[in-house]
Amino acid sequence: MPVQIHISISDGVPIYLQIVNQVKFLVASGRLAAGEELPPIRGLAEQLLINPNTVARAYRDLEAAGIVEKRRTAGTYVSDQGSPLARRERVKILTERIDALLAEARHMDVSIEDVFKFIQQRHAAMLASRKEE
Amino acid sequence: MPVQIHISISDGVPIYLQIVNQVKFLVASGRLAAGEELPPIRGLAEQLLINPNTVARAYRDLEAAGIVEKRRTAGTYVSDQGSPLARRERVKILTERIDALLAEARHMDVSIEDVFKFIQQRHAAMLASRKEE
DNA sequence: TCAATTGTATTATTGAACTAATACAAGTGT
DNA sequence: ACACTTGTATTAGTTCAATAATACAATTGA
Repeated sequence: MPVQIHISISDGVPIYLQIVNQVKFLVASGRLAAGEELPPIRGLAEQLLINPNTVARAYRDLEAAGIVEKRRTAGTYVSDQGSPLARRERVKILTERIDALLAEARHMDVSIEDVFKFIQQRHAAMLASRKEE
Repeated sequence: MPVQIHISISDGVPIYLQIVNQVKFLVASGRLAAGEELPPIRGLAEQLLINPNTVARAYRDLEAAGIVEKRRTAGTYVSDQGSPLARRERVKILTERIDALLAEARHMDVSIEDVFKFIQQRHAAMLASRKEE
């Protein structure tokens, strides 16, 4: 079964980002395993009724993030998530989000302990909402 | 002493956002107390060599965030930070950041425990770098 | 009173992000 | 070999956020 990707034009989120996010999710959830081939740029573009460049942009970002690897004329494949590039990229993204969170917390004079409490709450809420599906 | 606000054109961050962030910081750090008056829109615009509308945009956002209150023809004042609107807004922002962080962590298959460890690290780093100033 | 000062509203300009049209380059696989 | 499929590069058009120019409205306070 081919990979299922959908886009909605437009909920404000750029098409290329929708593709990036969905592929990330598919990989994270295991529905796309390491080594598996993604749809070719033209194929996916045709399916989504968009320009191939838009898919290319998404694939380029995914490669920069270490999610996939492109082989010049042979296609695009899910990369080994344990690879150094993937790990470095992921840590970088996570660190950025954490720094933003801490800066915001400091702004509003919220202690680090309270930040932890908030996170626990949201985490619990997230787990609960996932069970409903 | 008048409030000190600086902008740098352009490090990519929109001018109005630079103003918003700096006022937020000034308020959070206590250098701008509740009830204090901010510079009038025109005054700050002249000082920063920008258009008054840009300052107005910043003040509008600050009011929406519950940081300041505008009195139609009398100026703009730092609002009581304990006010419900301010608190609600701040919790909302914090929650958004936390949710983004947790979603990203789930993406990359990082456990909640590891997220906590990361935060501890960044928090320690942040404290250390502040001492140097 | 009424001039000065405050924030507000409307419209225009600019620049960057996003998408597309089109042509190119290079392995693949029979 | 060589047609086919893959990703790449260049250029252009379009949309939208950010900023500015300008005029308006309302309260203050000497």
